[in-house]
Amino acid sequence: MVLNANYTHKKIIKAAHKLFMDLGYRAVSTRRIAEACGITQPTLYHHFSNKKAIYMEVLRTELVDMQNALSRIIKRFEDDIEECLFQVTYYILINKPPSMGQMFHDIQKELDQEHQGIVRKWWMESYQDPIASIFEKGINDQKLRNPSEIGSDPVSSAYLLLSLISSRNTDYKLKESLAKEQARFYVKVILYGLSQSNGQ
Amino acid sequence: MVLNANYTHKKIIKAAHKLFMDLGYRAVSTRRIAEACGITQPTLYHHFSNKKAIYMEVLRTELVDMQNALSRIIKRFEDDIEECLFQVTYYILINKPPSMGQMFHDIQKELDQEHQGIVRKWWMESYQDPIASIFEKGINDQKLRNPSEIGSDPVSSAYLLLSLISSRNTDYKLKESLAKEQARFYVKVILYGLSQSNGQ
DNA sequence: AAAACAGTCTATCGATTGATAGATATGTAT
DNA sequence: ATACATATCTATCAATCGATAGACTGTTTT
Repeated sequence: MVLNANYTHKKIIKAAHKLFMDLGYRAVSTRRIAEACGITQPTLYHHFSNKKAIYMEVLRTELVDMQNALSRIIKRFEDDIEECLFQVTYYILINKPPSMGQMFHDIQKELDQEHQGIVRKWWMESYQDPIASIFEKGINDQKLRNPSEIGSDPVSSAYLLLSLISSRNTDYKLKESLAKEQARFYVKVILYGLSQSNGQ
Repeated sequence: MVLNANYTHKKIIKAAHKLFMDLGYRAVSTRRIAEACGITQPTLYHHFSNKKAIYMEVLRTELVDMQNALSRIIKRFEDDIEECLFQVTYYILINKPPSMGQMFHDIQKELDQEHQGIVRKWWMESYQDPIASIFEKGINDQKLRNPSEIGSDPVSSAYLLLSLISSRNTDYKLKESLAKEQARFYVKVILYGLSQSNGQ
């Protein structure tokens, strides 16, 4: 075959992605990744310089995919902020939940300062900016409170929503219907709160 | 000395607590714990049967302390739900923030099913039940919406608040004033939401 | 005084880890 | 056909891990 490298490369990333997200960086050995690919462990080092490089590539593809997905959703529902937040929440809840806490943990604990900076940039582009843009539009359209009123701003609102989504009570694989319910709940609370004195 | 064991025991838990919460279970070796105590690594095994037993004792003391602190705060501010939520949020934010995500990660990834069950019981007693009791009182006093309205209930509301508190953007050591601001923000959002159409 | 125990130490075990050396086979370019 | 590059392999390294064996010391119990 002409370029087997590309194929094996992708196979490694795919297997490593699942393992890293399921079990965490430290709990996944290079031998286990190789085994999942049907190759031997030293072969990994022909395609990647070290374990961390594999992990970085896993993160990069993961975050690029998320950026594309969220951009698509936001463009489609941008006129209705509640529906837009729901669709985004639902999408992330269905596709990512258990990985997210894991991911943040590993980024913070296993990567050095330099690599953290790189990943943080990717993460801002894929999660923070798109979601913050929803809230920003809501503020501009006067559908959300003025930031000065409550101390909110688009970015911290985005963090807020992401905190809920990546919360630890979503360990289990969410069924679609349950995830829908959960997403509706999160969006309702973020927009209207739990207090009695609100219309809808 | 008559009972040096008790002293060393506590010294180990204290050092292990800091290390486990800062770096995570897997990243902390028994040698490092011993070094932080000024003893040798095998000595740990005279006081604890294995590494996991040290971690379990760390969790137990941590959660018992939290239970006492939260009970005290809730008793003191139970008449004003917003102030009560603020005080609880602020206390946790000041005392615990980076540890929490770490803790949940380790409990889920490093402990077997049996130990997870034990810790989960401790965690419910220390965090979930006290905080849920605040929301329950709010519902009974008709200050919060009826659960059927929005899909909320005291327990999932407690989860909601804890998700915000343990969110990843609180890595750094929070300054007191900043933590106050953060806590007010969280409580406002949970009670009143970000939407425009609200009183207060 | 003798026996038992508590608490710490040194030395070491077997397993696993990330990573490298170097051989081999296959395909490409000259 | 020869030379080179790619992709994989076997074998192995040094480091680190959690844990144990067994000696030594001081205190408590009998």
